[in-house]
Amino acid sequence: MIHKTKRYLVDVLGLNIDVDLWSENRRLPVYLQDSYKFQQTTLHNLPCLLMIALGEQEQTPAVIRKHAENIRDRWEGEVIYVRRNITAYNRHRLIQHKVSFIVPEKQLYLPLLGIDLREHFRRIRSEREQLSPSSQAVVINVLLDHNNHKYAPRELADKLGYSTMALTRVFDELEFAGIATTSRQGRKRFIEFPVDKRHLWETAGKFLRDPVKKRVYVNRMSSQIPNVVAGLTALSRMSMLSAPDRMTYAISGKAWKTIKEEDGLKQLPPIESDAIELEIWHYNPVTFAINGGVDPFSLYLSLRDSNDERIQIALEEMMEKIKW
DNA sequence: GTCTAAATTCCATGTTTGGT
DNA sequence: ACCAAACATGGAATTTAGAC
Repeated sequence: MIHKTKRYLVDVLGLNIDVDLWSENRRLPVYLQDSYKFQQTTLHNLPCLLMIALGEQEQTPAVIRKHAENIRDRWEGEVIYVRRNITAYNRHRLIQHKVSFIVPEKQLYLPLLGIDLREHFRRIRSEREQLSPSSQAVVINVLLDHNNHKYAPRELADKLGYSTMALTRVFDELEFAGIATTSRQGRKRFIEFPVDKRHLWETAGKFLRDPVKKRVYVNRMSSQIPNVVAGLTALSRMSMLSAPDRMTYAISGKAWKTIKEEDGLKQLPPIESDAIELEIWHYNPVTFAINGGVDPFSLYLSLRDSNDERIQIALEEMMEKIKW
């Protein structure tokens, strides 16, 4: 219901009306003509007139109510005030004044329609520009795999510890992003990546995310923490960068959850110099671990946003050594 | 047809996150 | 601090299409 309404509003408010027929035929006072754009519509079969605020400056609620009443005299139906943003204070006052209003994609207050949802619609997140963790895990797996570039869902599911339906979604996602192509043979489905891994790395690059979901600091090492170093500890092993004082390990979210419950590690503030840094990953770092460290691709992604020049140089150095 | 394996859809669940 | 949306993924049921 809420979703339906939301979609509806987005559709209605997304319309661009070139000629404002309603107000032209009404010879509205100039101050109304100048301040608003009017648009007719219906909501749940009730005629509505959207009174869309044009000015940057937000009017006071009392003024808005006057305007709305003025309009209501010339229109049989609901008059709805529309503004891109309304301050919290004015929103309260509008509700007190019983002025219907819409903040596109965020808020809706329509008492006369029996809708008193002061539902604040969350900003619609922009088009997904990052792959889901499972999709990224597949890409990393392919980048590290020198023997193959075409896979079936089942084998990837087994290898990476996901279900086959997770792989169904992964296939769709990677195809949609233009990173890979999928095909079918009978009921089997396959996904095929560029043979040139370098090319794959480049096309996938902008869709890949920092694998680190969260960083925590603990007082001691635990046998349950996988022996997979990450962060600067890992980078120092793969470049000329000197080793940092503090060890950094990577762990999957799932593993961290059980360790936290079972092993009673103490979490410390990041300042403690003898703390161990744990990176909690979106996918399982152990799957791709090489020689007790995380894979270079994930490592690169975890540090590429650093603005420390030495780190950037070390990353470059590491990438140059990769045998594609 | 019926059986079966693989994939997919629908729904459920635990977690994270953004906005008051 | 709280709440609901969004996210990530899995379980069960359902569909698909090859094999007999």
